[in-house]
Amino acid sequence: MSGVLHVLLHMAEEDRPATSEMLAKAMQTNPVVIRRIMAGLRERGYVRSEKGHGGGWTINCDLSTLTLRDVYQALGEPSLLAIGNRMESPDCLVEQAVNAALGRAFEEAEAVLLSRFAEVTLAQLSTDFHQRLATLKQSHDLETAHAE
Amino acid sequence: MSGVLHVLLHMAEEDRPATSEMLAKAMQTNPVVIRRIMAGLRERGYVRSEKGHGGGWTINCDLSTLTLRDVYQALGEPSLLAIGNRMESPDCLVEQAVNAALGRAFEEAEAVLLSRFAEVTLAQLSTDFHQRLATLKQSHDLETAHAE
DNA sequence: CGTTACGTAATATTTCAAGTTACATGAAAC
DNA sequence: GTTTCATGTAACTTGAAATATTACGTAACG
Repeated sequence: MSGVLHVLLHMAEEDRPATSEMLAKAMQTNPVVIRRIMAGLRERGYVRSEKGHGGGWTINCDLSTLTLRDVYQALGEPSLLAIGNRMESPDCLVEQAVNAALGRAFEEAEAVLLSRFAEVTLAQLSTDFHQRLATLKQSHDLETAHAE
Repeated sequence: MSGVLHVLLHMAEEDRPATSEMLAKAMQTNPVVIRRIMAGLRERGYVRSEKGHGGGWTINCDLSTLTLRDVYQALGEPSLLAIGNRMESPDCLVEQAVNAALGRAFEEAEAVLLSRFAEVTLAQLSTDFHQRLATLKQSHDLETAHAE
């Protein structure tokens, strides 16, 4: 999630398509990993990919309408919580009681997280980034931003 | 978490100490795993362990004062969320903006989860269990009463 | 066509939690 | 006392899931 948002915002700063290789280098991972992650975003039309010379990835939507929740869903809605119930429908009545109590807490926490995600657009993040940039009066590009 | 609560409630139902082996069998795991998990609870005085013949684990506190949050803390406060920020303090301003937004959402969700945990005592879970037991007995009796 | 770049299946690697073994300590039974 | 039962822990092994890599296919551009 964190990594995808990072990639998307960097793409938004580039005026030319960013190749999987460039993005992978910036994220310290493999180009194939980038392509896998981006596949879900492409299906929903949030980004576009071009093959061949001058090809690569570009943003294909209005960042002010793209929320963190949209991105989360495009990633296949991976589980948000690190802990959960041991079993889904246990016969043991003790475990049923435990599941009921924990389950309520889990659902509430997930709901909070998703609703916060829905409140934040990529455009807001971009604005935040540009404010940080102005404050530090730094220049910016994909390569130097991730120099060692 | 789920497993520990399960174990504690079963212990509360036993009038004699429960051995790690018994508990491990019930949880389909290894006795050593039980001991490891219980170590944190023992340190805080929630349970007590006795060696030798007739030894094992017993509850050592008032379940009406023991909350899910207490148990969670006794387990070493493992991370609650499955996702997080890629880096703690990134140089990249884009990543800083992403971290700030996601971080707020994460903290809120964790706070919700912890506050729900703090609201539920083990005694409440035990009551819930006994209610389920009573309900089931009743329907069992009804069934057999109308059988044949 | 040759080069560049994405698409994706298949495979390999890494990582981390969970399980296991081994042995030490202490308490009760005999 | 010594035998048996049980916990206490360190060290090691296993296994499953996430991640990374390889390999090969397709498409675009010059």
